[in-house]
Amino acid sequence: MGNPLVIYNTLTRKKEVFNPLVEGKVGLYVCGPTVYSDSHLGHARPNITFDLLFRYLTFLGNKVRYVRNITDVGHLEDEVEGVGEDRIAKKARLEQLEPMEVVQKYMNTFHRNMDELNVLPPSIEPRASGHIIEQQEMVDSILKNGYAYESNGSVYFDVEKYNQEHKYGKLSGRNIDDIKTNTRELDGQSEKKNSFDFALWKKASPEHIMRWPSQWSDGFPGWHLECSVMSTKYLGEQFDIHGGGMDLIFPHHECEIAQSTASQGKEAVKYWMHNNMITINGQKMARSLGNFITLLELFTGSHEILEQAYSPMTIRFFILQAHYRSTIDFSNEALQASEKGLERLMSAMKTLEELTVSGTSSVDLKSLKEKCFAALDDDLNSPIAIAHLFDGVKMINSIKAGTEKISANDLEELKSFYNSMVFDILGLKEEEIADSGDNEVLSGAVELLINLRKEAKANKDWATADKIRDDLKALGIELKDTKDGIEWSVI
RNA sequence: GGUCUCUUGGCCGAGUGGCUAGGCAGUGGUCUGCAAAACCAUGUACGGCGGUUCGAAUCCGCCAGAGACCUCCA
Repeated sequence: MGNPLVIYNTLTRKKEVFNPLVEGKVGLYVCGPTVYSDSHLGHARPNITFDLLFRYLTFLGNKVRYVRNITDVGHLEDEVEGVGEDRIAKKARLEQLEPMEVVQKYMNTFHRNMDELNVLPPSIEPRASGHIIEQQEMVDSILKNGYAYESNGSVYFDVEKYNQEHKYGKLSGRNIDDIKTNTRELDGQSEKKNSFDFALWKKASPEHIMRWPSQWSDGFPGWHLECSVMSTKYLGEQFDIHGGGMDLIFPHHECEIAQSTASQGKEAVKYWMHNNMITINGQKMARSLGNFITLLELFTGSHEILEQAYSPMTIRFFILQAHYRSTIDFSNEALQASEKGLERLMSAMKTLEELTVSGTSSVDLKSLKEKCFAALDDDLNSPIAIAHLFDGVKMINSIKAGTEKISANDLEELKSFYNSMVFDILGLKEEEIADSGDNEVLSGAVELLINLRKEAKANKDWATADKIRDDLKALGIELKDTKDGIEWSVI
């Protein structure tokens, strides 16, 4: 600490010193999921990234209001054809459920998965369907300001008009002429003046079930609108940080900027932050590519490309071991490496509690702490921070081994530092290992064999001792001889 | 096609004009009846070709390869 926190602002494409609009208070908005199917590996990235940001800003003494929405209406698929079906409505039709049952079901799953990943709940989690009035108000004000037009019961944002006074495309770095020449003109889009105009309000077709009355038509809000509305409602006309996945930069966030500017005359967001994607075998995970892995599948190992189950903390650690603006490539090898690395770190956390103190210290705590905080201050460089934590692990183990010494004061400081860093900021936690003791018959039987093996060992009957160990292993039970006795675990 | 990004050792993944990233794997060692685990130590690198520079993996140019966005995606 001591250094200012610097974050990369997508808008300026530069690292900038982070100064909140109000000293000591931070407004943070992150695009949440559209709850129409199980949460997947891709959802883990932004939620963990911004959880880290939330935790670190809080650790630095800020009062953070973190708003993360739930999209439960208005997110269409296949919109290019002009006949897009609402994702939630479609799922409801396929599963024969009420749309709000679909929403509830997958929102519950999302919350459970986030909890498993130790992602803290946001301060406010607003839902698009609960803010229809406010969305209509914003459509109205954009219309009044002349940046939108009504067409056949729907309202569209007039991108060309907006672009004359403000620059449309400043976030994604594209200009409207490029978009013009590169967007397909399609039949059936005659409602719009230009193909790149986007819907603020859509008139519902007769079979569309999720609909609300409005002055324009019975319909529903456009997808981009909810974030503009809910962010400013809870964080104010201007707020500090807006986050999300890089794939949302265009068009979603670009449209948000246009909407805010068109309705209130000024931009809402000071810093835009975007996390990069997770790839699988070098390719983006996408439904269309068939390489989708849900979080549940990861945690249970039930997907054909998974060699084993990976715990939520392994996933979290894996994601934190890469910088949030880099892509990370998923593979069994990489996850297994993270799993082992995490074990090493966590076992050092235990060692920390068993250290004995000396009169003096031979270790340099100050430098370790400074390096870790400097890494986080530099655009949340968690991989560097973790690298330094591993240097600290070496230090902790050396103290245990007696080759380094630590004073009582320093030990307290070291413990407090590791607790803050590992548990509070990185958000890692001890995982409960599947308790073999659940099954009393099994543990009784294993204890019996262990005692037989102890006798064999005492008699130096190595053949019998090894046979018990090997046969148990073949059954999936591993024995380890330690100083304190024999430990066993189910593999 | 347009816009942009990336290419680091066996794998993952930081960094960046001169100073060991780190993890996993490998190798050597300590411990152990043997193993396993744990701990300690340790080698290999910056896509190719030019250029700038005292010095480039790091800056510039070209070439090759990969990816992202432009359409739903986190």
